[in-house]
Amino acid sequence: MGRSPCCEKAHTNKGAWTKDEDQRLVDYIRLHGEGCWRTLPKAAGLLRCGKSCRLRWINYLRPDLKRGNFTDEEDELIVKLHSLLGNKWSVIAGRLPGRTDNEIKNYWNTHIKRKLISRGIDPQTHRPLNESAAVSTRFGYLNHEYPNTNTNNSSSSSSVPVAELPIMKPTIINAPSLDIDEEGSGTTTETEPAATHVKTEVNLELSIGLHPFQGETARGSPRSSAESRLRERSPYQFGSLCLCCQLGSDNGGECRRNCQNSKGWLFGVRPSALGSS
DNA sequence: AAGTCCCTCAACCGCCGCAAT
DNA sequence: TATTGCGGCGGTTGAGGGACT
Repeated sequence: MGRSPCCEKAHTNKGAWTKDEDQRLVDYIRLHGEGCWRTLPKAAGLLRCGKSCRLRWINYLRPDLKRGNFTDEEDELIVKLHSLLGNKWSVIAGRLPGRTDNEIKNYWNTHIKRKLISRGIDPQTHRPLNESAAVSTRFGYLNHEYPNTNTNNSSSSSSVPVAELPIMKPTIINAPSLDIDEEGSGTTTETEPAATHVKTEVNLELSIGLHPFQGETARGSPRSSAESRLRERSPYQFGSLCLCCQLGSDNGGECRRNCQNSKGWLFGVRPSALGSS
């Protein structure tokens, strides 16, 4: 039993985003903040599915994205985190400020995997290739389900305390411009080399605190605390209502409900999540 | 120069968990 | 308690472009 589609497919664009679409999305979010993805496309004048807008924003247009090549430190951190978490890309991304889960996932599949294999390491088990083959055969481990990863599971959440995971700490973040590149090149601006936005330092000790803004939520992991919900929000998201709610035209109440469901509350946090009722 | 192969990565798809009703 | 609908996640696809023949 599949879900009903998240939007009417008949009247939505698909495929690569145009410069104009990017600009509309950026302009809209700049004015109204994130939230209410379902109604955002209509409010922003986009013929796109809400999910598509969300993805485009998260993975490409967000102003705090780092972009540029991965550094050796990031490489190392990704490998380490993957050995602990398996394919929990969103959690891994939460430890690398300015990187998205999609970006890390792609980078893993195209670069790191190959690098590990060339070093004789099984990218799934992080053990020597011959050894991991033997181990997985003997114990029936699948993928990253081996003793020191704690990612066995159907519960899909790692038992590694997230707060104890390594993190790459940003020391300087200059908010990059939201402006769309004049040239466009099919997409949008790559403002400046990443290093000018985020200077990072790696701490591979497993005792580092939480990154202030990026969440460590994984599918299935607890997301109930107000703190973790707050952490999930980027600073520019806070206090946002969708356009229709701000204008008081909420599609007959539907949007108001949706916004309250999701991001409409103060700081994007439901009162109940803050402990009030 | 043309054709083919290979790689990268943006975007899509389907599913899940959670909260509201 | 069951249903609904949303945001979010991980896996996968395919267009575009570079490398190679």
